[in-house]
Amino acid sequence: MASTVARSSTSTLADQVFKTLQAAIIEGALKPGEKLKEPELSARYGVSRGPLRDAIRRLEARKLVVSAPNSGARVVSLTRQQLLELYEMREALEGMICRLAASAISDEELASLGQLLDQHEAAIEDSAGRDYFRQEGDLDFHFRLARASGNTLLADILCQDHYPLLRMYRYQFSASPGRPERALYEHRRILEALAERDGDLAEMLMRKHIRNARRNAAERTKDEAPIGAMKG
Amino acid sequence: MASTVARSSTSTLADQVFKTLQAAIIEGALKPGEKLKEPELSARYGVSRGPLRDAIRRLEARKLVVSAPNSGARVVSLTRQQLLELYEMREALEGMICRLAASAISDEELASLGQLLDQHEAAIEDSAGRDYFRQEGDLDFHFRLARASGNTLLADILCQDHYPLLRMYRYQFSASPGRPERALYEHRRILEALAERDGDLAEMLMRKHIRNARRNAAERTKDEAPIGAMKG
DNA sequence: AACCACCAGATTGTTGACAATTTTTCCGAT
DNA sequence: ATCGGAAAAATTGTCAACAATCTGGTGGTT
Repeated sequence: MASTVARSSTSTLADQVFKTLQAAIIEGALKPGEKLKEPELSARYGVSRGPLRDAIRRLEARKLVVSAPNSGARVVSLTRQQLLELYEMREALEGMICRLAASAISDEELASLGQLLDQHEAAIEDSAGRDYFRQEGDLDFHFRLARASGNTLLADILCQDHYPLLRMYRYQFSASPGRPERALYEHRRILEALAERDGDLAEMLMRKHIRNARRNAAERTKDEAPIGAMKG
Repeated sequence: MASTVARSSTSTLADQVFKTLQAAIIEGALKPGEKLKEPELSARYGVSRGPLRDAIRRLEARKLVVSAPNSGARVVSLTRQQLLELYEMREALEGMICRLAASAISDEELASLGQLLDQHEAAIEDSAGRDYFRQEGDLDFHFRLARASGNTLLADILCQDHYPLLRMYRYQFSASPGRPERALYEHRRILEALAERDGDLAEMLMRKHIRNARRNAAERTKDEAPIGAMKG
């Protein structure tokens, strides 16, 4: 352990610590509710507290960390309610992204997305324990749609500010049986609407897709109130 | 000048500098594209560079500042294109907020919002140079709707992360002739839909309202490419 | 005159020490 | 035994100095 981060000239130390910590949080090495102690972390990564605090502030911007004055930072721990709210936000933003993408997406990107879905289909039939790949692949589809919408502000908000949070919670739940197949089908329908340049339909289908995902998440978290580890 | 910030026990120095800088940016004391020089600012506010850098990172999270490694931070300067993208984002998020608010808002808050719109009507008839109040008042309506939606994540994203950016650009443009009256009318229609608990209609009306505001902004910025001051 | 290398000044990135606050521990009182 | 409070430890907030990087200008070369 103690993977001391070396300073590379193209990037800043704070930036590297940020990326390292973000990965640790998403992959669950740092658990929801866990306290981020500055002395411990700065020792672990071989960095002084300055860049470390900088990194923590950036994690806060991506909502992976919440911090209170004089009491430090903790890995975010969404309640069930907040997790469902996240889906409502996605429904709004990604619906709009689909509407815009219907006009803005290029024929090349449409074809490329079709290939991506073919890969997903193969991965699903292959199944076994490839669960991880399928989940990341699903996000890939949404990610690339955001980029194709032509609205860089929307794309940034989703891809940089909020998808990391979603990925973090995806790591904790494996897919429901039958959900990947269903999602793939819905993705294909969305892509069809985009190919027909039908913005109304594309938005409608994406919103329905995300409502389905939300319902799925609601089912899978029916009992537990706080999703991850307890805080404090 | 040199409004030295004193440390209060309830809040941190970085927090106070953040608030001061945010206000300075929104009100135009720091202009779009202007460089934030750490030595100068830390001297001006009587704070060392540590808390100052902290404050700058928080401004970055609210998209009021953009910074590149080794080259410092600048006040954000949206292009016309990016300003219009901001409206597309608002259309998505605030549409969803209206849909949710139709179910979640209380009768008391509905009545209170009605009074707010009465005040706006009075302010408009009063007119004269009260332009500033009307603009902030308009945001008040949207702000309170966000809180009333019951989705705290959506409300936070709008009120904390993105409204400051919008307020900054509002300071630069006074309202178009006739636009406040039109906006008030649209607000009343939205409130009616909420009172009828009609989520579909409320969303539709809000989206149309923001599309109108977007068109208005597009008209008023037809010539100039970068909105504020040039950068560098 | 235009272009490149180099040097000086300014600015950002990083560090370790110090101050203030919070949390924990331990002790005594009820 | 439990509760409250004071001392001690740990953690966060702040600072000033040092190192690395960028910026702008100077001078020399072709």
